[in-house]
Amino acid sequence: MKELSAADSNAPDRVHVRNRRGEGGRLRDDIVDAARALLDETGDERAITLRSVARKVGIAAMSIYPHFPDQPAIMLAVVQREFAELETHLRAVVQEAGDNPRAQLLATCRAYLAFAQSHPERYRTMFGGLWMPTLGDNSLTEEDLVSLGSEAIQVLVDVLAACVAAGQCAITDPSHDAVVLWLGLHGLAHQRAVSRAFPWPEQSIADAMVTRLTALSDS
Amino acid sequence: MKELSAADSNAPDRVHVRNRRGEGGRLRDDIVDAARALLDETGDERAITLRSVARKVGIAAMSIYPHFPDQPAIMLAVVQREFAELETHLRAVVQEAGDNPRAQLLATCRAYLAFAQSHPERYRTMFGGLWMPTLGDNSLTEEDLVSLGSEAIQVLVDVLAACVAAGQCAITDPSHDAVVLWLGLHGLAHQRAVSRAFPWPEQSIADAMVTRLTALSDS
DNA sequence: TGTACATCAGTGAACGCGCGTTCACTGATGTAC
DNA sequence: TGTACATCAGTGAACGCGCGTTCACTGATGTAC
Repeated sequence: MKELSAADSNAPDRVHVRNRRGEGGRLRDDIVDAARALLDETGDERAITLRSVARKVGIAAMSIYPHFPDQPAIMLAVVQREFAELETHLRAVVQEAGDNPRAQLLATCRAYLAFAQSHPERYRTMFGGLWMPTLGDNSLTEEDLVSLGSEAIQVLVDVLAACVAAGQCAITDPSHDAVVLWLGLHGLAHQRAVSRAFPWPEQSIADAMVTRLTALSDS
Repeated sequence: MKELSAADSNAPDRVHVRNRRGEGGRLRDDIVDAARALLDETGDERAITLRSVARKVGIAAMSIYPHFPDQPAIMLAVVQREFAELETHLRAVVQEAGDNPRAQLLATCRAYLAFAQSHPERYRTMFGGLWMPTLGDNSLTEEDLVSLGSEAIQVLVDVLAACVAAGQCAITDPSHDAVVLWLGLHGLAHQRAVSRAFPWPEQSIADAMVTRLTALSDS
């Protein structure tokens, strides 16, 4: 009779094949994959629980513990990976944009905004900060958080510095003004990621933001 | 024996005195007060549950239902009130700033940032959007959300238009550029509200943001 | 080459918790007569 | 003026759920001899 009752909420989404001896560490990556997939599907970081992740991977909830001490530790791993991918992506975009610093800067800003727009739930989680509670009742440390995203912002600093060196924008302190620029991009990216109900004069907003904050010349 | 056991998790924080006949509606305001107090204390909108709010008010959980259909409805009420207070505050700041549009604009921007900094958890909740889930498994409607905050932004539009009229900033379309300005302020305000771990060249960032985005003249 | 065994990778049932929500109710109070 | 009663404001116990976490475990596999 038991198997006739409605969907068992503990039933796994798939079956996990036990890793070979010495390769138990692979499960860690599977867990992070599953957590990110849950985020993409539900759009809600609260859907990422130890049990939901375990179901998604196809393992027992208990099997998470050898790899992560608690849920925020999983979230940290997801977010760290996402920031690393963002940086890699931005660096690639800079490469593809050719030798002109002006073109590199515009391409980087557009790629940043496009990243946020194509994965709003990831963007929200990376910068929303709700997954890091009071910092004490969980395994996260101050150090885990301070450096999050700093490499990704460094891309902007580098590109803006190149623009200044080429005399293409009227800015004197690239590392200061890269932060201002990033904050502007972030405001736009975040608002887009959070709301579908905002009255957007779409592309012109992004362009205005970039040219004003970089004091970019016309060509 | 029962009363010797550790803190009953259903024990109310205070006692609620029953409202007079015909004044049952007062409880609605008490519920919103309690929800906001919980947000301020815990810094986490997830701490606002039907039961936690009921405990805070000093009523039975059941007594919420005549006033709110579900938890997101309470959140909406909290956020709506907060936006109304923000607008009132900003309008007052404009009044106090005197007749000079330039001074009014700077004062408004500073007041906006100060609001976010003094109530980071409220700011995060107003703009974080995590309390509004998939919009269908709860009582919220599209209409509830679209207009949220538009009056507050209108303050910026008005002040910026006055600046343009006075020839104090090099901008042609105030209602377009007020959105750009707001997005920049929002990026800064939000990042401050989310993180205490960001390397801030503090005041100069805010000033740079405002002057660049408004193309404000020097005096 | 064969075999004992330590280790590794992961399990399964059970616990107590706070949650949203149900059901049937209580007791004070204003009003109609 | 007195009193019956409808209504209003709010209750209290109970339910099933998914959660994090505990405890004691299983069974395959590589390695030492």
